Amino acid sequence: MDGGVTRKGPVTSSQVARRAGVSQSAVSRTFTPGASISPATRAKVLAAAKELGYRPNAIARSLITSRSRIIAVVMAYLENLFYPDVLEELGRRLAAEDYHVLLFTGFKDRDSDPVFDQLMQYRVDGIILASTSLSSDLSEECAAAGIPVVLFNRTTERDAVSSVTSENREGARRLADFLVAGGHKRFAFISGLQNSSTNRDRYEGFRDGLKSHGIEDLTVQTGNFSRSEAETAARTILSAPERPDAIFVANDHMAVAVMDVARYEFGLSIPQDLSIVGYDDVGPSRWPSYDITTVSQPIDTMVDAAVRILMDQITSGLIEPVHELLPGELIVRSSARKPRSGLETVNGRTIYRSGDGL
Amino acid sequence: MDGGVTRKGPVTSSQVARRAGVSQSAVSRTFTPGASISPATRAKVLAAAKELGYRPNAIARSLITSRSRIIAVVMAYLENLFYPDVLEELGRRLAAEDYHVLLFTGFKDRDSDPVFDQLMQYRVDGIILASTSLSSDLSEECAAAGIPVVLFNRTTERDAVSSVTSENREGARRLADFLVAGGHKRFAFISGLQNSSTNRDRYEGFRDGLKSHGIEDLTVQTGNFSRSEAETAARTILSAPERPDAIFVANDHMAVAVMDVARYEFGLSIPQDLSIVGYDDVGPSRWPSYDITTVSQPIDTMVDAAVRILMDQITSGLIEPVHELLPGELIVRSSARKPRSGLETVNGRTIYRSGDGL
DNA sequence: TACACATTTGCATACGTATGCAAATGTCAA
DNA sequence: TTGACATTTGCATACGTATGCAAATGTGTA
Repeated sequence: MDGGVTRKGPVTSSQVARRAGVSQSAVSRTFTPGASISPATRAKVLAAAKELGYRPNAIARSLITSRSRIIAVVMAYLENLFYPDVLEELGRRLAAEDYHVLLFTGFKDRDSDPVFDQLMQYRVDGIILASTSLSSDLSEECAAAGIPVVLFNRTTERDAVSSVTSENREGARRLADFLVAGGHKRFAFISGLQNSSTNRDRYEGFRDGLKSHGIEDLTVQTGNFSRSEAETAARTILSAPERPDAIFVANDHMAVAVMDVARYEFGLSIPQDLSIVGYDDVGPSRWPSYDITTVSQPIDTMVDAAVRILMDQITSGLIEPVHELLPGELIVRSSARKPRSGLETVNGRTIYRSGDGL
Repeated sequence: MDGGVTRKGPVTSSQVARRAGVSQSAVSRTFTPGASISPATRAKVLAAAKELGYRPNAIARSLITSRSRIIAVVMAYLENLFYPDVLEELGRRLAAEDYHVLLFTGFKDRDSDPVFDQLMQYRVDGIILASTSLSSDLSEECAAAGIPVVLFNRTTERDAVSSVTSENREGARRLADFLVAGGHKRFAFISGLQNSSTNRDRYEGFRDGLKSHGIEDLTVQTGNFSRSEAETAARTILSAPERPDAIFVANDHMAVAVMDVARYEFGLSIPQDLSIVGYDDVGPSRWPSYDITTVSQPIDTMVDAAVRILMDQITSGLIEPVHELLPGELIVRSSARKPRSGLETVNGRTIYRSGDGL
């Protein structure tokens, strides 16, 4: 049934070579783009390869070229839909470059050391770190090992390693402008992880934005980017005697939870009794039940930048940290009272650009 | 600064050997569990390894052992939160077994052929197929290549390849019982992908369940497991002159969209005007805004089973298809009118078990 | 001390591919 | 037909590790 071929594991290039009556080198060259091979032998090899069902062994190839064509993607958790979205786009973009994704997920952020070990063992060609709270040692360690690293949606103080983020500070400042213009008086902020740069930027941008309108008071509670902690934070804030009339939640993932608490536990109407704004423009913020006013992060562009940075560093061999900072838009929906002016409609979306110079 | 060590790529076992004053074999044995090595030399090697920052090269090891310790996970899209949840759990379980995840995502289901090529090239030790509509050839092809394959949340007619699913037919039948017991009269079904076994089972279970109560009428529209198509389907169904009073949506991902359409486009109250039930018990179904009555899929148990099947087949070397069929629970929430009796509370959740024998 | 035996060690080789180098073949003009 | 040159081919080797085998060392008994 097998045509007499003794089935023992996958077919090797030598077997194909014998079948085609050429050398193993010829087979290798057939599958190496740009190698020196004549059309005639190439055809012979391809025929034999097809006949035997040959596929080059990527492992063996990696050993020789010291290029695995594998990119490690580290995402501690996928609960926030933002990350699956990123992951999917990463899969697409990297596949287009003929790279593959080795995914590290489902672990607590603190035990990242074993993760680092695995990364190194597989000799990945590059690393994308999209976990918010990874010990920043990890990134430095990788960089020190000479592997290109890109922090995704996160930066680090020491700029030894590249990063791709969106203009969180500017976006948050614009949200402050928007809320103030909408006539809000009492503000609260539900924060993400304290030690994440993203959270810090969003907080400071919002705080500074309010300040520039002469507003110093800002109630802050911690949500740690987690749904349940955000719920707790919301309960605390909404139980206070002087309840705020606007809450900025550090990301949409938490904002959804906060809206549910406000509506179903406190019986509040949004945005009549309370305005809520978020960040990311992730799936559920577009659903009619939430319809959240938020700042979008340009996932496609960000992924694009991250992949490009990696490819550049891999091919050039020199690792010079790049910091890409991409713009987002304030998308106006119905979870917050709107200002009378300043709204524009672009591509069917209503957006808000603060009166910068005003 | 480097202590005179010429930095040229990662450290090899030979370098460690020289440093420790032993043979390369000794180094290898130090890092091979169960190998014959004395505590003394082992210590010497470990010291030298630490000093040089040595990590075994998994690529080279794979070449020799013909075990990559990599499992390919194929998930065409991650829009439905069910899949990220599965992915995260898979990451956890496989890491515990010292395996890693090579993720294939972000591609249209039809062009799975290149995916297959990549799989083969990396000599993955096993494959988990969680894409609903992959050409079933793919699985067969992998199986033919002697690589253990597990279909996740999906089966195939020809049982050449293993699968892990939950009792979709039984769950859907129970939903029918539940809705009938709740006094509903006119039923609709919004289906997933026509050619997926999961969709077929849920449809047939629901249909048969209704039949056993003497109900033959069932309006069917196609949603293809996509949010936007589900919206369209919902519009069609809800615009009909004789609007149904109960809709079973083939998964929660679509059910959420259907609820939004019903409420915000048709102004219906749920469950007063219309009952909606779904399947999967995925994140948003637990959110207060939706609070969907649904059948849970036991993700942890399913992942567990899938990993166990792969590990068994990898270690034993013989690939005998296994079909694991795990039970779910009908979780009663507020998106559908409830029957007067038959509800139980277990671990704080209200569940419904149809009067089987009655 | 001498012996039998168990444990540890190093040598040599294999895994499947890529690639520098020299030999072989093809191409073209004189 | 010959020579100069470009293209193609095969040989041999290297990548970094694991492992069978034989040599070397350690352990215990008589």
